[in-house]
Amino acid sequence: MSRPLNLEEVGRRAGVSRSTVSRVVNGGSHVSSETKRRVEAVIAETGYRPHAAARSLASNSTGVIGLVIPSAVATLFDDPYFGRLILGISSATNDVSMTLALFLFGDGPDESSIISRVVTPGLVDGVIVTATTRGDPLIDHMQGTSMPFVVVGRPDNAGSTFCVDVDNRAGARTAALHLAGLGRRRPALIAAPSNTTAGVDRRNGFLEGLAEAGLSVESRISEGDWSQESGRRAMDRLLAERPDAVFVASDRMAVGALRAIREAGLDCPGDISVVSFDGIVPPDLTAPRLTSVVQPVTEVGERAVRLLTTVIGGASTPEHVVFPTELAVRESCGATPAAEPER
Amino acid sequence: MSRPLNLEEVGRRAGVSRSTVSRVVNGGSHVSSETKRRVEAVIAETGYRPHAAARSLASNSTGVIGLVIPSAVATLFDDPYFGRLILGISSATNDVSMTLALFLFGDGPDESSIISRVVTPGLVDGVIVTATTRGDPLIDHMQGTSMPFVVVGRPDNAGSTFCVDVDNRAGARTAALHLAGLGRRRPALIAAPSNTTAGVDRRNGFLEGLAEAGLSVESRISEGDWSQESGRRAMDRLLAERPDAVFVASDRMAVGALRAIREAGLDCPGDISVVSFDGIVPPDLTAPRLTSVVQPVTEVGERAVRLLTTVIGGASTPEHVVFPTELAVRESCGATPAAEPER
DNA sequence: GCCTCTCCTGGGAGCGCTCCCAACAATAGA
DNA sequence: TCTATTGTTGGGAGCGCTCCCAGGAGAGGC
Repeated sequence: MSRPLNLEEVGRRAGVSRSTVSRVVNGGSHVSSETKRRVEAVIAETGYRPHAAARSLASNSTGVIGLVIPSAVATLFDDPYFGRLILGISSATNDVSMTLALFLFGDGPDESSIISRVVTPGLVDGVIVTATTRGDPLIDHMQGTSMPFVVVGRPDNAGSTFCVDVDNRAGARTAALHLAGLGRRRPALIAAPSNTTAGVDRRNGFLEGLAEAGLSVESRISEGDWSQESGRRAMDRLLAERPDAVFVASDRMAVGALRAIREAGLDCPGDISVVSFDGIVPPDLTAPRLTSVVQPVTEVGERAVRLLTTVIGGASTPEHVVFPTELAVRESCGATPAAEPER
Repeated sequence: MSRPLNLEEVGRRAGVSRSTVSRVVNGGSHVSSETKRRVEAVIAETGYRPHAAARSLASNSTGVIGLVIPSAVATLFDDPYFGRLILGISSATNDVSMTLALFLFGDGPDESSIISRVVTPGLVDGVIVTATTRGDPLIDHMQGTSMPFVVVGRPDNAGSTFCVDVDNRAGARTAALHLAGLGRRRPALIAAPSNTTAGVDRRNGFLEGLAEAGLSVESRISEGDWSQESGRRAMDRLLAERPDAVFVASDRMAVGALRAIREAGLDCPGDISVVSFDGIVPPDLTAPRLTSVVQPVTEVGERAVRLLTTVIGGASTPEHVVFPTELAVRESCGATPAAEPER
């Protein structure tokens, strides 16, 4: 009974050949129903499962997709963003019975070894790359290989890649118009790092929206690094400029900004109206609750998987999927939520 | 030039056989330095990488370990716990040049399909299972297979499994003694779900510590579900009992509890001293900053990988690794941090 | 009764690797 | 000079699967 449990063995027990068992396992077409029944009985009884590596080798397809999250990982996981993204991706891979392989790397020597591991033939069928910084060498590297991949976010040279992003620019513009609509006249901006495309898009969108409303940030602008602490410091600096509103390019930085406002003895939204971006920090975590531009992170992840499967399937003309954002009006901006059917 | 790039082809170009190239790729012993040099040159020039599936099939080892996180995933990712755990695991798999496969499942029909996918032969070499609930059927299922696995957390039937856990009981006991040492006499408990071993251990440890100090919770006990909102409701209920201290079995619930205290017009730590468990919420997120029993989540993850590699290597006598916790004294308990060299 | 067409089934070849054994050359020892 | 030993190399076998082709059985048309 120590015979290995493979197709041949299952076939032997069911009185058929390896090939017939294989056909049953793969959907059962071109097999008589009687034979199929018998083979399935043996499979159920023995608990046979096809050997993944053998299957990958023979079919040249692994059923695994990789998710690459580069650099600065330690800080990234304090941000719920990646958790949500992984959730969406995982849910989509489950739907199509694929497995998710996670490639996280901090900076350092392991970076290059992981990059090359990602493109190892026979390991994954395709890769989802999260592009956080501009000019990320990872994207260039991927383009130099034949590994199918899609980018979550907007790389600089987006033209030639498949990518899934949210409309950061439009979302930020909406935030500007919302603040202007509330009668605020001295808006400030706590921007996200300008070496990320998301940071640039949010900044530009906000400035664009202000311009449309006849407003400007003038010198009321400061840049954070996504962290809560950086938001707090940025707000501290801005307070000297006496702003009556601030758009913070991420929820986490906004939490820090709220703290700075409170510690300066000012009131939000009374003295300063706050709108943030992400919609990812649980609203009840802050007081007042944050009004923010919500991006559909989980959907982005799901969509990235679906897009990747088409690339694996042979799609070759780059496709850019852009999700809209939605403004969730709560207390921090000073508007009465119910009175605001914003878009 | 459309010849497939495999061992044979690399060998052909370097004027040696498939076997010799294989030896070079795998460390280069029993190969003359001259030959080795030539082969390495060809590898560098062609960018050859061995085919993972073929290697797995031939060597019966995939270089992949699976991480299984069962049920209720959606809520879990709002908790930094799993992010940290993944970080530790990922860092350890990188160190040993292995790949991490993530199996997340919500409840529902996909649950059983994923469970069986995890034990597919030739997919992963071993699995790390996070045991959140007592009597988790997943553990039993894994024991019925020959797949090597280790559990993060303490399953009910821990005796027969390899596991890595933190000393929840001792940590909670420390919290009790700390509160007692501050002179609090009406301690309350916001417990974690009693269908989890961590919840049970933290509850028992806290009660044990109180007993040692001659105190008791009497009816000042309420159970949450790990969520912030449940912590808030639990605290609300407990306020009627006029406690002067509360131990909250998780950081997230503690954030909710602080909110309830504030909303009731009471002061923490003035009226109520708060100590929580996890040490995972960034201290600056709350005011006052939380005193909490810190568990070394990342280290647990790293250790789980190392333990799993020994199981894959053939270790057979169950090993239980238990990490100590450490009390981080901040403002919410009312002690002066510097004055407290707690253990 | 013969040929064709369809349906089902079996087995060869091959995916790219590892493992093992045999062969060979060069060197040392007797 | 012959044998033993070591270091290096090549190739067969096999991992478990998929893909493809060929062959047999049965049904139907002439």
